[in-house]
Amino acid sequence: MPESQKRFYITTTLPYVNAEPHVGFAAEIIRADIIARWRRLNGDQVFFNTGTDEHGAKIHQKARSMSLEPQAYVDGIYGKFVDLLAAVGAPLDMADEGFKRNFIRTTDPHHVMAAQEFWKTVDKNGYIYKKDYSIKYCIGCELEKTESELVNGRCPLHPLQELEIIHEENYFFRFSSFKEKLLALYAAAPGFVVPNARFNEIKAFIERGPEDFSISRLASKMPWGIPVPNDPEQVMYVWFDALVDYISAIGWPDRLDGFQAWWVETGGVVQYCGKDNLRQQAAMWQAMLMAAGLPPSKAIVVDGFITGDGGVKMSKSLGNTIDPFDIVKTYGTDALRYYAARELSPFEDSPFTVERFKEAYNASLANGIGNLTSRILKLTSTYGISSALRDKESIYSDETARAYAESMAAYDIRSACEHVWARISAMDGEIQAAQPFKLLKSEAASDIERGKAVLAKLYAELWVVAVLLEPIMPHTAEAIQSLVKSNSMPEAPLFMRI
RNA sequence: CGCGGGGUAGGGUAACGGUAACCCGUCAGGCUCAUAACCUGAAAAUUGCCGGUUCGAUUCCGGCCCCCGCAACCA
Repeated sequence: MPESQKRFYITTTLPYVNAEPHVGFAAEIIRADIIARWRRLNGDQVFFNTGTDEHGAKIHQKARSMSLEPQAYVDGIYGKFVDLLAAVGAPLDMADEGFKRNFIRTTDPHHVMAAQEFWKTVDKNGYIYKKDYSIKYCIGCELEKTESELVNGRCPLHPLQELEIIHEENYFFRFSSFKEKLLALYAAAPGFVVPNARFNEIKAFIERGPEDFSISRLASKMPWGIPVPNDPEQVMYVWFDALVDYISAIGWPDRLDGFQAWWVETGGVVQYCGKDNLRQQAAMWQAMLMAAGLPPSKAIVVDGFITGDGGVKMSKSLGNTIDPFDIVKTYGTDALRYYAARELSPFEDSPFTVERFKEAYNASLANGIGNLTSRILKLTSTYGISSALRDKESIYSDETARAYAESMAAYDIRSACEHVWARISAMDGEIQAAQPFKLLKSEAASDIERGKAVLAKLYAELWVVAVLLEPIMPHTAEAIQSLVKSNSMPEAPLFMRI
């Protein structure tokens, strides 16, 4: 059922710009955009946020390896992420007044100011403290050693040498203070983390007892971060800065009307994130909000990774990566959106190969919706058959639409697609079973009437399908809707077989 | 014994205490409105391995094996 006019705020995780945008991020934008468009279709005002995470050690290293200043490096690459938005059908310049898109860079002056203000607020509330932090240093290597590099607590290259302990000071966040409050938040908000397995995981993690974590780095070692207020020797740890983007994007702390409208009144943001940063989004960030005296997010939707064939990790060295721009260039935006929506699991790891992509494209787009559109509209346009089309607002009285809406509400985009394609398949079956193409050529008036009735029904159903397709494949949905309205067959196939 | 998730026909996925479903592929029919598309049917799975609970387990419990993520390196 359409809900009454209200606001909806959704965001992706900001991708880290140490490499070109990859297909995993494309999938995440598409998912968030589908949910956003679905809410828009229901009449909500929508704010869609995404952007780029531009600070931290990896960026610093990457820039240095290219002999660039970090700022010059990020200035050079962030535009590719903006381009990706347009390529996957989530462009920044939407004509729709009720659908705002925002692209935030964590190097934007407003965001930098917001992160510092956030720090000061959390500090003022007593949740930040400075602590001695010990680092293991191998004299043989003349390098710092991380726990994961050590073997039996020793440097594998110099196992006879004792590791030296170096002390440095970092700021820490009192994460441990929020155990009970986080558990209370989880208990009070069923469905706060989707899917449920991830919710259980984070609950168990917090029950074991969260530990304070470091939120700054020595500027002398890693200067590429937002300066810690009143301490020129330290910069913020990149996560502390980046997470604040969800509120700085809507105006916190200086444009509080925006924050009020999109965060307080909506009940917070719906955040998409990968399974690798469940903790940051569902626990650390929530604790940070509490520490700043702000309300929590509305929901965290956790998705899986895109893998190569056989579930192996995608990597340049294996040569199994997929460039989202290439896919769009060759097959079109809607085809990529279709694959992300129906062929990828909304929550688990899923494979993406060109072969699979082509199979899915032919089966469901060319032979499925594309062919069905042609065969129905050929008959209705030739014989001048049509019927009343449902208002988009009342589309949810349709059975398929109701099931679809239920799936969307649970962020189960694939399941929503399944309902639509089950309908498409059923319609193909109806044509075969009733054979209206034969009835219309009959001598008997009753046959002709029956043929017309069947087609009038299919015509109306095609409209319903085209409306349900709007969030998933906006261009295709529009194309079919306009063909249905003018009752004309597509001049060229909607999806050419490949 | 760190924590969590996953392991289902050739490939990819779904379901979930009671005849294991879907897509691609394969094989055999049918139809001709449509993009050589569409429809029907068939073959194909002892649901990772071992044990337990149960009238009955893919589904619950225990152990083991393998894969993925996390475990304040980095994000």
